[in-house]
Amino acid sequence: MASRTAVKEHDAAREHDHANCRALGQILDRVGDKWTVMAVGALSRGPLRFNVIMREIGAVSHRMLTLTLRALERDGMVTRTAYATIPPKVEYELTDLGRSLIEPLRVLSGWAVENQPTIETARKHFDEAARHLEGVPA
Amino acid sequence: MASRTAVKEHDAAREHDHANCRALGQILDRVGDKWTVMAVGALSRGPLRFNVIMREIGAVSHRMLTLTLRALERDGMVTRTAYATIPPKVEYELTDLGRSLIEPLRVLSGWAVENQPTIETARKHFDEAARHLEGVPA
DNA sequence: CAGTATCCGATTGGATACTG
DNA sequence: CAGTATCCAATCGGATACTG
Repeated sequence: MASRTAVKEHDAAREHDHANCRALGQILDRVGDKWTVMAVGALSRGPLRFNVIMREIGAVSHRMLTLTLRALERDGMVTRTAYATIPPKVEYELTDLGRSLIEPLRVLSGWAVENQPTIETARKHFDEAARHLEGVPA
Repeated sequence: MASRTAVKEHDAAREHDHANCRALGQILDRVGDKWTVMAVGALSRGPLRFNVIMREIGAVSHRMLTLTLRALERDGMVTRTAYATIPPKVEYELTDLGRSLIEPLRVLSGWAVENQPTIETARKHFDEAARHLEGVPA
């Protein structure tokens, strides 16, 4: 019966991994969009106004930044404070939850920076090999 | 001139952060799609055949799994080994590079699991507040 | 079994113009 | 200045059918 128990434990481990993957998948759905990490990165150094974030990111459209910040606010990652001045002024700031995300992202970012050259090389090899399987060697 | 130097260092730090964000954004573009982390998760316990990965993930379509694995192979994250048997048999396995990605992902996954309840609550609050600003209180 | 091709609906995200 | 609404092209991804 020891083997049966081992199998069950193995299955349990797999279930657990699968659950982790789903949780990870869900946050990647949120954080893996085009602008979220840029916005979090900009806000990581302190509260900023809408247009400042926009300039820091550079290529983002007005509409997408609004949607990105709204989503972050909904998830409790940023606070939005509107001052009823003329012209209006709206400040965004990371919450504790938002700040707690920075470290995990930094880990991933470290991996990205460290391995980008390797990936670049792998892609070149792959693409070249693919080209040789088609037209070029003829 | 000390202040000028300080400003320059601050700018340099910002540039650096921005570069990190772009690197991070690029790998999230690759890893943040619908199926990549699931595939990496399945392969994290050893080499697997195409259909086994497919069953482990569950909801993925045949086409998307092919595309996902092809992209991972192109980036040097998995190897693909085809055996010319009948029926054919193709095994996928994480490379060292692919395995090195697991830890960063696990960190993020840990964050996700730990903070999902908080996020869930924040969303409820936000959605309820939004509903009260429209029709409901009338 | 694994891979490819085609089709098509759904989602994404930019451009633009308007509002308070 | 910040936010919203509309429009539209591009991309994504599932279903299906066919091939070696």
